[in-house]
Amino acid sequence: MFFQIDFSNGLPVYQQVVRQVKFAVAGGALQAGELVPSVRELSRELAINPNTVARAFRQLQADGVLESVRGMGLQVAAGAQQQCRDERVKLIRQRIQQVFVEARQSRLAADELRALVDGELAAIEQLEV
Amino acid sequence: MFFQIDFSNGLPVYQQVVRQVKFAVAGGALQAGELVPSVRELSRELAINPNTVARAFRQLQADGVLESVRGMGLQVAAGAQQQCRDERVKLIRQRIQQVFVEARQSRLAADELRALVDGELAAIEQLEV
Amino acid sequence: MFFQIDFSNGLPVYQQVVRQVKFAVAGGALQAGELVPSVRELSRELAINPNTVARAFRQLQADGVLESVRGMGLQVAAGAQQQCRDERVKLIRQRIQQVFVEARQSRLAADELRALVDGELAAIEQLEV
Amino acid sequence: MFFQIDFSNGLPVYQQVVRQVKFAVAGGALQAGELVPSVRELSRELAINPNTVARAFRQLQADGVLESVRGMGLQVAAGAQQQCRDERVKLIRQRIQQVFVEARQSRLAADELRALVDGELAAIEQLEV
DNA sequence: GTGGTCTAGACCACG
DNA sequence: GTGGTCTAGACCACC
Repeated sequence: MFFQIDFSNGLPVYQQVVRQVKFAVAGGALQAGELVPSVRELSRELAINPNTVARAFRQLQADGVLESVRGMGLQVAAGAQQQCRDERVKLIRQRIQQVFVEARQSRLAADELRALVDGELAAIEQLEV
Repeated sequence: MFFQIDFSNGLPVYQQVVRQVKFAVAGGALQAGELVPSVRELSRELAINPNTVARAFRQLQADGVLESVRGMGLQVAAGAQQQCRDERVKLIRQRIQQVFVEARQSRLAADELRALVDGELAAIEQLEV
Repeated sequence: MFFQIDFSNGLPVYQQVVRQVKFAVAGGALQAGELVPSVRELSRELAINPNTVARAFRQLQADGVLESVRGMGLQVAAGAQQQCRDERVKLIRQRIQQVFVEARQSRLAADELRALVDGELAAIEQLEV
Repeated sequence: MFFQIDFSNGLPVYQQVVRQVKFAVAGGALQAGELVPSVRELSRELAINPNTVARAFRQLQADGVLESVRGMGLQVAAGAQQQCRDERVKLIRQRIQQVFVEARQSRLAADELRALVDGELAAIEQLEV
């Protein structure tokens, strides 16, 4: 797998796993019906405890992204790709709204905010090129 | 005081207090040399635990925004206003960067992101008018 | 064969096979002395692991429904039909008891329960017509 | 608390806790806004591992029955009572349907089934008196 | 081999 | 005191 865990980041490890699986599904790296790596395998690969991976997978099942196949493992649910895409956009929109509201609460002027955003947007786009 | 605590918001209460004090200083609502309300008074007013207020004030002292005056309480430090203004911009820039990096990690296309941002920016600006 | 496996149903696959064989015997679809399909044939037909079918057949032998015939395979035991009929009624009675006890534990009122049961009983009878 | 765990019952312990909390909320034994016993307290009382209780509470939060109050504990969410009542009826109806469908699949005659159900219903009602 | 459950004990942030 | 996270190791049923 191509996941990566950032332990210094405050975000709980199991949530990082959840997010990265969802992103992989949204991006098509994990196709519907495909078996995801086993709990033990992924835990070995990421050097984290199997229980932590299991918890992430449990969450993903509750979210309808994965489904269990008895004795075989966990597979990506049908329709999960569209769901993950929608969720991704929704999540990012929320985060953006949150920041903007915060900026407004701090009485940052609208043009200052716009300048900040444009600068960072340009920066991130250059990275992608 | 004019602070307001949002318990349903995941943000720790003491950090909400810290932020709001800093914003008040940045915006000039709290002037350098001015005494802030006592721990007990503020805790009563916001209906939160005195320990929580004390913790926020401890943080504000560590950040150099407040300083203790023997027998009087805590006052806004000299030069705190400029510091809070800088911090505010820096904080918001960080948050924006964070969101953009996250969006990039989720492989959201650059133009999709820009569209999202522009939409939300317009929305927040309309609110301000 | 006319069996059907439901993977999304929590019930273990091998138990589904056991149950369906017993129902077939009870209903007369499988007569005493008749040879059941081989493990390999049935596993191919149901698209399940041969080990799973073998386990189901082992269970059915232990229950006295099937018996092995050297070099021939497995046949339905004499007297299995009556046994399967009795077992069927007993099993369903158990399930009903279980549901009712659960309903009682949840403090559902007796008349509410009776109304629920009558409604569903009417529904299932209409389906059969 | 008045909960009771049955270890010999195949049902996972954490699910038993979830169910009993929901039943308590549905029945009004736990009112909205009320704090439920702490993880440690309940785990001591039921003689089970705190993690197991925590897992049940996590599930109850995901189901919208409990909500966390920072540093204080977990309280019953507003509107949880109605939700738990609906869920209870829906759950039992599902179970009843399941049994009836199973009975039909086993080709049990409709009048045999009705006789079975009436007998067990009478039995359970006598217990309640 | 697979996931699922449970225990035990540790550390953290928060009020 | 509270819940939340993580680790470690055990046992189970199922395929």
